[in-house]
Amino acid sequence: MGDSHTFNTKTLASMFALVDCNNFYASCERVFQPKLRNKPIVVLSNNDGCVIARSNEAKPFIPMGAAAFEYKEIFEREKINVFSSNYALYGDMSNRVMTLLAEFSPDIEVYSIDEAFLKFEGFDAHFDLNEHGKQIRYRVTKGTGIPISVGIAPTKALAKVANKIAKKFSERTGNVYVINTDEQRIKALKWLLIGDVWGVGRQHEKRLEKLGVKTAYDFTLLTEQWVRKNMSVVGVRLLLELQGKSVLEMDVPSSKKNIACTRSFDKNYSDYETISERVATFAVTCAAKLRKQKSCCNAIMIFIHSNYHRKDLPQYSKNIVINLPFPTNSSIELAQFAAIGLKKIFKKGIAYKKAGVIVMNFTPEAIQQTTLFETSNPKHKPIMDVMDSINKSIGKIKIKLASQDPDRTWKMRQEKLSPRYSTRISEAIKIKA
DNA sequence: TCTGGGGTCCTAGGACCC
DNA sequence: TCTGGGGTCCTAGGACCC
Repeated sequence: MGDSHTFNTKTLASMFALVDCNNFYASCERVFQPKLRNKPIVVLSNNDGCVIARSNEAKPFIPMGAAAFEYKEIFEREKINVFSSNYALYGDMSNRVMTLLAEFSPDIEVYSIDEAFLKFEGFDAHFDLNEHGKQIRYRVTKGTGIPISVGIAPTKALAKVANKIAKKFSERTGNVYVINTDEQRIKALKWLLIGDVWGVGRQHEKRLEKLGVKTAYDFTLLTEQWVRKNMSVVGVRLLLELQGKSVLEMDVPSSKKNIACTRSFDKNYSDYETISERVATFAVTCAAKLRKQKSCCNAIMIFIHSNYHRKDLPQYSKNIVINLPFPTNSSIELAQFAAIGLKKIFKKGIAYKKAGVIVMNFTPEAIQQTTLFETSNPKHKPIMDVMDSINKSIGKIKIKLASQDPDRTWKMRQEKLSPRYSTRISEAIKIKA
């Protein structure tokens, strides 16, 4: 006997599902090497710097963000399989997962590379949400090999909570959990620590704990005024959502408002030539991303950092924002402005470890207005089109500006890179005849 | 020797305008 | 005792996310 007798067949309010991939990067690596099933895996950041993903088996031994060089011995001792990050593979796998998820609702919000919200509407009271979640999980796992968890609830924030429970108690839930009644909601929130709530970071956690707020449930008992004053409207929305009132709608995918390309270097560099080549390349990458979403930027920021882990060396960190005289997405122009900015902030005698370019304040390419005196050079447009099409067909950045190093393909340290199984024919798995 | 790379939203306060 | 009153735009900084 369920409590179905309390419902009739009238349509229920809408429900949200949060679907996310378990240990996504590690799972991607495992898809193509089934012998790694149940084996510990970690994936490293760029330059093989630190750990950014762990399989469940690796979690007891390796904290998130661990510096790879500090854990070398533990990797060996625990026989942990170590991979350099392979974003081409993860991006491709992500697309496959999202495509399958879209079969289950026309209303889907891709929230990150490994997460999506789905909204369900118009089902009746007899509809079995748990069974529906199970079907989603089956479809994705069977179709991609990536294991997922599904949380379903009347609000987005509660769907996040349900998802945590689905994952945490996977043996009992089968990685699917539904919060539907108020009893379930309260029980779940009493279990969830305040610091683990979506939208509560370190700062808010500290303040809330001081106030005696230990769990998500405690939080829902606070007054709206207090939350408003101390956590802004963002906090109020969270409060309402956790109380069961849906205020966060599905976001429509929109163009990016900032685009960044920043990197740590494989080692420290002090010479101007190296840094300026890197910055030019970052600017070119930003320009290409701008053109892809048909935007022009009106400002560009350049920053450089010394290595802040080296307390023994002089520290220096500086950024500069250049407001452009006209909107542009030309690689040539953005590289030029980036060079001007770098000249202003570059200081000699510093060991630089990181630099980046961020473009901001976009206007659509189509309505790019011409100012009276200074305009983006229209001759660049066809050149950029050719650059983009050639680079696209080759698949790697091949056409470069003179300010970029023509000979050297900048190497990240990627000693443990897996093949690009899903994106390169030549590296695809060989199938025996 | 070695420690990631992206993003978003909100608010307060100053500049400026009438 | 007294120093107007709005409004808008912009920016820096804080907080959070994956």
